[in-house]
Amino acid sequence: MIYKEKIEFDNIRDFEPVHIFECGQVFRWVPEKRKEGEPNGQAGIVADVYTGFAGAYTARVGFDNGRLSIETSGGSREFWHDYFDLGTDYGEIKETLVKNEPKLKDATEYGYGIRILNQDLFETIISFIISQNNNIPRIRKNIESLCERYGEEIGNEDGKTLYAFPTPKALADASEDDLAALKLGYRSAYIKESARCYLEKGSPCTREELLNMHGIGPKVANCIMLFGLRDVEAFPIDTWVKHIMTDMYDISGKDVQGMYKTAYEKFGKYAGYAQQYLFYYYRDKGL
DNA sequence: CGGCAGGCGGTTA
DNA sequence: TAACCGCCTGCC
Repeated sequence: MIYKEKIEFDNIRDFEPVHIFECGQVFRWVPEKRKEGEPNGQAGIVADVYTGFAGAYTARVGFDNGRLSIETSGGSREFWHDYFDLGTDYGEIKETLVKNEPKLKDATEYGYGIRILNQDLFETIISFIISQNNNIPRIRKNIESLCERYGEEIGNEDGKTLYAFPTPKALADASEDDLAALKLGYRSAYIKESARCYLEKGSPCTREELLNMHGIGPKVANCIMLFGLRDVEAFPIDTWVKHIMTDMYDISGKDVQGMYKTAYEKFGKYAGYAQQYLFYYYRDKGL
């Protein structure tokens, strides 16, 4: 049993595992499979229990009636409090967003339990480099291949070996051929070079430093700012968000600058949260 | 077969 | 500096 510790938090509001783990911010959490005969949630996803990874730890996370229960291989209470952003009042965020832009009402109600996780920076960098021009099932698959090939073993559970996310050194030292074998496509060169840059120059902390890394452009940089550096003003514009901004504000799909401008006018300092509520709502609804 | 998936780097005008 | 274009891969 790898989940040897149990940490619980009570009276947690604005928390829903499906929303948190399926809103596109993170790729290594999966819904726990139900036994035959038990009902599933929407899209076959069990609403209450997920297993996955945070930093060097693996965990099984459940939520019921305000109680967040984390069975984990390790990590302090503070670590998990920070990871799930429990110190932030999402009720206030949603209220403020809707007050300033009533069009966000449906999206914030639909994804009411979204929280922006406090993820490891290096993992976020590599994960979003992989995400470019890619789809979610393959992004997940690519990341798991990378972990199996280059990550440290964490332990075993249910007959499966579990692996941590690779260290910067492990990826910087990876050979081109080995990376190519993982079917990462042209992203493998970006991964290797970014890992090397991370090792040599230290962890990036500004948008400019991120953009200087090979394979990181405006969209990926904004994702890293939002999910890895906790800059909740960052507003990543991907193909979905382009469609959404066109739909909501009649902005041309080519006018990305106009989209940034409108986002900051309408969503202000909470632009990053707004992006997550909108993305989750529209992707599930299919516009 | 072309088109697309949570784009980016490089080249061109 | 804006507009194209090719790109690994997999799935439709």
